[in-house]
Amino acid sequence: MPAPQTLDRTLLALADPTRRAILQRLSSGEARVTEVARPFSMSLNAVSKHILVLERAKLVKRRKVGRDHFLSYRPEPLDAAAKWIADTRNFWASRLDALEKLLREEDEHNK
Amino acid sequence: MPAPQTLDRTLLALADPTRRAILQRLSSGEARVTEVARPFSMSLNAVSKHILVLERAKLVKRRKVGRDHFLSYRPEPLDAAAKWIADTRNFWASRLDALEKLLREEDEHNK
DNA sequence: CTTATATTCAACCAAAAGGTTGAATATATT
DNA sequence: AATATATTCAACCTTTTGGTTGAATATAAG
Repeated sequence: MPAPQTLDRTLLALADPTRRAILQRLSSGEARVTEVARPFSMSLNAVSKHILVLERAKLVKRRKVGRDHFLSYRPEPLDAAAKWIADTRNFWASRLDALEKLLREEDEHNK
Repeated sequence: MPAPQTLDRTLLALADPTRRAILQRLSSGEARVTEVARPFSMSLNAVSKHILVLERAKLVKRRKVGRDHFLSYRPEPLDAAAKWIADTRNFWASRLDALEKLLREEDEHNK
């Protein structure tokens, strides 16, 4: 089971457009810090900090090769986030599904 | 099309455990501000502020009846969030799907 | 060995977040 | 009319966030 603050860290990491852009960049393949930073108009240091936030959320992993740090995308934490959203979004839908299932079973039973 | 900061507002609103709890409370039905605030150990004012954040993100709607403000849950913004996550999460999967589809079509054509 | 490149660390700053308390407003109740 | 309840507004405070610049560190290349 994930620590209780895991979902917090994940959603917080996603709640910033720069970090979402970084994640999407990395979702199509590994890249070094400088490469990741290039498209942004902010300083390298600022991007470095964003990467740290993504690492803390375990959405990004770092592999050091000499002076280069290769960053890669880790989708796992998104699952918990997606699950929370799905669970909350479909509250009534799932209640209705359950009711429907119950009625169907009843129906089956009375056939 | 939603404004560009919509996803930001949505994810930011979700990136707080108090606000997620409020949303889940409301996902099972309308409630007044005081009712929503009751379970929390913080002041009513603090909860009132959290509700404002949820309203700005259009995750909560307010209906005033006399001095009572009834709050209700609006799932729509979650769709965009879920979509972003799914799109990012399934980057490679969807690329493979697209490839598969292409091959299937080609196959169909050559039959 | 010297220099260039990749990256972080540290100090600083402004703005935003999340909380508090106290007062104001609006509506109900007696 | 007086009082109680539901809620926000306003001012304030502390911590976090997102950015800056300048120096430090580690590795690569001439």
